[in-house]
Formats: sequence, structure tokens, C-alpha cells
Amino acid sequence: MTVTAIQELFRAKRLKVTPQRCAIYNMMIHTKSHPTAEEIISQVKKTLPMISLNTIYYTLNVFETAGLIIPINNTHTRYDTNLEPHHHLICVSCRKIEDVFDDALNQLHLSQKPDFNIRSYRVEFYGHCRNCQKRSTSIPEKKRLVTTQL
Amino acid sequence: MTVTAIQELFRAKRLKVTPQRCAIYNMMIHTKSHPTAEEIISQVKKTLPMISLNTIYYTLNVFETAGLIIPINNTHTRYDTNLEPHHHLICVSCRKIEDVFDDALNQLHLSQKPDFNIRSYRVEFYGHCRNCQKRSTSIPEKKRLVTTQL
DNA sequence: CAGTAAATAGTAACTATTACTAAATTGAGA
DNA sequence: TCTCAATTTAGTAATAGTTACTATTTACTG
Repeated sequence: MTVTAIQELFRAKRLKVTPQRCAIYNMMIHTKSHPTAEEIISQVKKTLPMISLNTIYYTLNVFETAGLIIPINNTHTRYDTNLEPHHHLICVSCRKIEDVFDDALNQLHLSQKPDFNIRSYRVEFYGHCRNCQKRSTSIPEKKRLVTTQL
Repeated sequence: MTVTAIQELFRAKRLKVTPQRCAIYNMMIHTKSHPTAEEIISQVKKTLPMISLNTIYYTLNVFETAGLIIPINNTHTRYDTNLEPHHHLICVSCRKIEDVFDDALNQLHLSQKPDFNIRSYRVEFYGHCRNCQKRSTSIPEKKRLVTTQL
């Protein structure tokens, strides 16, 4: 993805095009790992030395709200005693986690990666729950509101 | 699951049987949600008022290492720009996240829950990577070592 | 029962993230 | 192109989830 393609993507999402945003997104799509905020800033600082962690978090929030990225983890660690394959519906807006029990999903196999000793697995569906579909853009649990439509 | 069954489970895993552990595990398997440490302690305090958050975290760590629970989230939020269905191998020991691209896994469907507007999904496989299988019990990224075998 | 290794709970520290805000920058319209 | 309003940036400070350290207590082994 070229820099101009990134700019077009931002404009399509009604996001302002700033050097910081371009650098952050450019870094993120060119890394194979799933970077943390710290990993992002350490890379981006090579081209934008003055960038703050604050901007990283703000921008990640904007990207997430715009549907450009998905956070894999989340602040509050949640624990599950059910080790059987079962699955989760995660509302990206209000963060609620709902269980799903589905036979077809309980029989997944992974032929590749034989050297990885798999203990369990789960499927996470990301989307908007019934409530958050009504409220459309609101983000109840996160206080900082970003007025970008999804 | 009865209290004696819990005690037997602990002994089978070579964990010491303490009132705190029994109360924590008992609370966790009797809740449908995926409780956070805060939610756990607020419940457990009803029977063990003196229990500390410290013990909650220590015990959760023990349970996790023993393979009794799986944390759904994690401290460092990781971000992913790849919104296409793709998947992750997560080492429960060293926390490394590896990508998996598998055609069969990219065609999952969820018939139930029609009121949840799904944007994307992913499969997470939990287990031990090649390196951590050798080292068996070590937990590189977490500093507090729990000498419980898996 | 006695000895020992692990567990508990308290205090303090750490660290990822968010809040607040003044200054700078972007994009839309004149 | 210039101006202006609204957003974005980056700094400092605060918050909150989690971990570190440690003295005391408790649970298991023999």
C-alpha cells in the first residue's frame, strides 16, 4: 500500500490526513507482528522524533473507531474457566463479551504448524451488539469520544 | 462442580488446597460472564472479606499456569491492520503471537445470533510454541515464576 | 506432629492508558 | 490563495490494572 493510497483511505473515512497518522498506519501495515503502542512509537520515532505516546493512543482510537484496525487485547484481563472450545461475540463498541456455543465451530483443526502444541482454541467474532447498533456511534465504556462514523 | 471435586482437581494438578483458591475457582466456574480480577474479588470478599487483590492475581497466575483458566485479554493491547479473517497461534507461556493463514478457517459462519452485526472474526489457538515446549515450565515475559508443571 | 516450602495479604512501585490543555495544523469555504 | 473554525498534536499530570517485595501464616510430606 502506497502513501497516496493511505491518504485516499483516510479521506474516504473522513479522517484528516496528518504526517503522524500516515506514519503510524504505514508502520502498522508493514509489520508482520501485532504491535503494541510502545512498539509503534519506537518505530515511528525514527521518522517523527517528536511524536508523543499520547498521539499514538489517540490515533489508534481513531483508527479503531473508523474500522481500520482491531485491538487484539484489552485493558481488563478477563478469565475463563471453560477450556472446551467455545466462542465469543465481542462488541467493539461497548466491549461486552457474549458466549457462543456452535457445534461446527467446535471441530476446527489446524494441519499446519505441527510444532505448536495446541491446548485449546477459540473463535472471536467482532461486531456491534443489538444495543450499540441503535446508538450507532457511541462508545459507552471508553470516555474519549471520537466523532468518526463507522 | 462440587467443592470436593475442586479439591481433587487441585490435588491432581499438584496445587495446594487453600480456602482462597477454592473460593476463587468456585466463583469463576459459577459465573457465566468472563470475570475480571475486580469482579472476582468483589464476589469472593463476601465469604473471605480479608482476601487481597494480590492473592487474586497470584492465584489467577497459578490457575493459568496449571491450565485451569485462559485469560481472554492481556495487558499490552496489540493492534492489527489486517481485517481479513486470519488467525493467531498464541503461546500461553511466552505470549508470542503468530499469524496463521488457513483457507478452511476463513469460511466460518455463525447462523445463530442474527442480531449481532459481525464485522470480522478470528480464531485463536492457545498452546506452547516450539521454544517453550523445550523449556517446559519457564515463563519468560512474566517475571513472577510459578513452579507448577503444566 | 515437625519441618519446609509455598501461599497470603499488606504496602509500595510500576506501567499502560487516559485526562486535560495550549499550541499547531488541517480542510473547507470565501 | 487566504482565512477561520475545528480537529489534532504533544506536553504534563493523573488514573488504574498489575506486579514487586516481604513478613507472617498455612498446607503438605514424612
